[in-house]
Amino acid sequence: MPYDPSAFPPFAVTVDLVVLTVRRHALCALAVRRGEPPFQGRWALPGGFVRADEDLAQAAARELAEETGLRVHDPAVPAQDNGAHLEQLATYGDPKRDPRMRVVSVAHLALAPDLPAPRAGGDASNARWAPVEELLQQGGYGREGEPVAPLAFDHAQILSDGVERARSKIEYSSLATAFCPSEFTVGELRRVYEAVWGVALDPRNFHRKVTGTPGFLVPTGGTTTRQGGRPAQLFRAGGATLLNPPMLRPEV
Amino acid sequence: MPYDPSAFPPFAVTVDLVVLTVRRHALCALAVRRGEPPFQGRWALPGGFVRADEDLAQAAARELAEETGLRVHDPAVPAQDNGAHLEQLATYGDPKRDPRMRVVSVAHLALAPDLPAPRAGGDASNARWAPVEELLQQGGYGREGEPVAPLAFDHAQILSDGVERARSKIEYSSLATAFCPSEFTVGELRRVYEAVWGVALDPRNFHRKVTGTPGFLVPTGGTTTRQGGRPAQLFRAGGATLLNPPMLRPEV
DNA sequence: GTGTTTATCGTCAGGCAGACGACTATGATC
DNA sequence: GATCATAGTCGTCTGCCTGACGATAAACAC
Repeated sequence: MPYDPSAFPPFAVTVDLVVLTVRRHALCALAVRRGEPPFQGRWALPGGFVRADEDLAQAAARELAEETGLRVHDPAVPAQDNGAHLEQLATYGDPKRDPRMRVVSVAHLALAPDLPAPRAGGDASNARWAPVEELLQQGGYGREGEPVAPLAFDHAQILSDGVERARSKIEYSSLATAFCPSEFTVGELRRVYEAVWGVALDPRNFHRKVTGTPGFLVPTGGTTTRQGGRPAQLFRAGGATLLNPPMLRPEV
Repeated sequence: MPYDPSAFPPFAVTVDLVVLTVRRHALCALAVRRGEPPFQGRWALPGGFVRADEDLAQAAARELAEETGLRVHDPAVPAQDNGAHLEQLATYGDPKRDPRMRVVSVAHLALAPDLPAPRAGGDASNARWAPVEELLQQGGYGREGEPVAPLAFDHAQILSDGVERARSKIEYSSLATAFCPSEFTVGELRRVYEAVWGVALDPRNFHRKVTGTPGFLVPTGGTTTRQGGRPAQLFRAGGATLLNPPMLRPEV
């Protein structure tokens, strides 16, 4: 297959972001409202074109910073505070996924602690955190009974894949701490698991599991009562990234 | 960000394939020799440009068929024989990964049973199955002491990622059966695990695990002595795709 | 037949998870 | 200040699964 610049069609390459966080006991994703066709007025995942001199991960980190102000947590700087976790998710390239032209989108997954408020180019009304179930119920009705339009493009599929990735990945890695502030309690971490998986976990067994896994949590020495009840020990994420044996997601 | 066709740079999009199989107790990958610059004469992963009207998965399946004659196993046809497993692996888009131009490669991972011989456009000398350790030892020496050049482009990274995906995925899925012919024995399946992980497994515990997992293996009723020794029961892959609890990869 | 090879069944101890009881230390309420 | 509600933490018990390994079975080679 000799090299011939005219032998391949040109593509536009974008990055789309599935930015997840846990707010009020629910797994939420960042959505932005589209200002122009196609799908004008509909909600979509944040994203944009990859620039000519940019790596894919760089482009994703740039989009994430533009939309949320978050910086990406650098694994080389373990003590860094409040950095988001960012990883490549999958690539979507159906020829008809964008009616304008051939666009290949490299989707990324970002996990962030609960944030004050989203900003989409400074316009807060065009960006919001929405529970993923709400974004994924295609053409249904929202919590206030208002009709809900499905996400633009194939973003429902991308979001669904991202949520599934997050759900499975917190089983065998310490990634759930990416949803927590830099210092957190065992109970707060448990509520993250409960929100992401949509299940209730036994607080005693959960406590035994996470405190008994070496390298998962390191106590900071402090305590807090911000959740009410007896003061809880504060922890920071330990260096371990893999959980072995994994945290088991309950059946059903 | 209004739509402006001149606002984004054009990319070439390719698919590259990590095709793995198990031959003579070793995990092997398909490599093709490059016939033109850059990296002329060096070994590389098979791949090619995505066509204008083609989905990414279609392009990967087409390349796989061109290089190996393999058809992709369709999950909708469970009884299909000898189909390869194909899944998207990751996307590589470093601006400098191809010196000619900006190329984004959507790598795919294919798992295939042992095949007669590769064919690269009909030229067998330009395609081969090579043990992955041999392909990954950058700039070392092969089994016969001949110098080994590293793979072209970033293909060593892609191959490494694909091997790691395969190694981890057979832990918690029934994907190892994709390396086996349509009917196989427990011992043959065990040798697949041993080759992919590079470890020795206890035959008795392995037998107990795989035969005790519902839906993993379905006995066909037949037996074979093709491995020597006592006749072994023949099995077919069952419908189950997820192994729970997973098959544990031994430490170290 | 004897030895070799591979397959298959059993046994036993240790580790881990689920279920759940008990106790502790706060703030809220009366 | 006593009581209650809330959350956190420590233990216990039982059952399941795994790793280690003994024992038997059924073929082939000589």
